[in-house]
Amino acid sequence: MIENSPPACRIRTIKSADAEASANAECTPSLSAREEIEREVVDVFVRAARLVGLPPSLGEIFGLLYVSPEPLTMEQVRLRLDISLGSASQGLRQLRAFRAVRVQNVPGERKDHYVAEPSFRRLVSGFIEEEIRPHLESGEARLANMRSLLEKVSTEDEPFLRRKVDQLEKLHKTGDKVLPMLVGLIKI
Amino acid sequence: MIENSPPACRIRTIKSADAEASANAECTPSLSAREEIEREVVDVFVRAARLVGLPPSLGEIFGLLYVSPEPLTMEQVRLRLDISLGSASQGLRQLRAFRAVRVQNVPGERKDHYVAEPSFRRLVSGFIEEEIRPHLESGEARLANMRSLLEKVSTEDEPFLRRKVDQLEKLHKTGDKVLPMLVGLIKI
DNA sequence: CAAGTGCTTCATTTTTGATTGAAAATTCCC
DNA sequence: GGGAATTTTCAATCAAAAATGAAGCACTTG
Repeated sequence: MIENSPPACRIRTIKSADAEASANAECTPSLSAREEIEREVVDVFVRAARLVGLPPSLGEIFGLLYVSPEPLTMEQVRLRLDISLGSASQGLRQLRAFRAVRVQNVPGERKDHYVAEPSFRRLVSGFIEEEIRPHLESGEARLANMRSLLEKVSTEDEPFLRRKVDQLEKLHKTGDKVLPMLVGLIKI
Repeated sequence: MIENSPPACRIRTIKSADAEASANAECTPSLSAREEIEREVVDVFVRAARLVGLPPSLGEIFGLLYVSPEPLTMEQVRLRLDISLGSASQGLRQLRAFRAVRVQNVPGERKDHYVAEPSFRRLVSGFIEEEIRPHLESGEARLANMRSLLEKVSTEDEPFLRRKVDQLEKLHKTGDKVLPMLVGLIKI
């Protein structure tokens, strides 16, 4: 069942269980309360994704899995969000890298089924490990480089620049210390 | 998503006093130690900007002001970074909104002169106020809406959805509590 | 081992969002 | 007020990022 539909209404009302035989396959005019909630929840994660500079599709996929009472296959995600195969595959892969999503085997089914990580704490810590930590690490090398450049700077400029580099180093150390604390503060 | 991109040579060696004698105006082949440090510092902020989903030009402008021993005019920023007037104007405006930058009057000069906020704590808190808080606030309305929709959901679906909405609400509250703490932990 | 199914990859297209620059607005000074 | 200097705005342009989907890979199974 391949369908190319115009935009506006991203999350689709589910196709499987309920027959929903109606002709209004496109963006059903009035959503059920459950569907509206689902849409709101997906929306929350889309916004959150944008806020931290992640592609919205990641938010969509995660949000959908988060409101799903049972594991979904890639195909189900794809149909439900009306995104391409490639997007679904890549999105799920990245979410897996963040530990935001994992494969859960459903007995007797061949396809992989995905579930959302239910603990926000682990979600955030996965994001930090994967997305922020590398920056802090490369920052270390960068700071070392600046320090070595400081040696070669004119004595006139040196004090000011040293102060700046010192501050950046303090900031870096603060980041190192604060991020794990932050994770510790999330109790969900 | 981990990338070590080349520095891209955005920041120009200073233009003001010295008459730019060399023919190779583009990306001078060998930078002085001071210039290299300046470039590294700007780079730090460009990366930071990208990390939090802000336009890189904001990072550039802030970084440049941060390594400048004296206030710079918009014109100086524009020339030094080789960006358009519009970018400089808009970038400075947004930075002002974050309290990342402020105007400092230089006696006897007509143009506005800008300096970077030297306290990272205030920088972060400005960013949170301006960029994150609004999301938390709209989140409140969103959650209220979900709660009211819960009333209309089938009794079969209700418990699961309620659990999810409850969790989202907890997350929201955590955010409210944690952000100010985070600011408190920054001592610079 | 051939065929079928599910998944990934990646060159291309599409979308989004930043940047530009000229025009309009504002400010300042005489 | 007139006019120059400075800044802001915004429609048009451009570049970066995301989405697409067909081709290819990897399993599994008959």
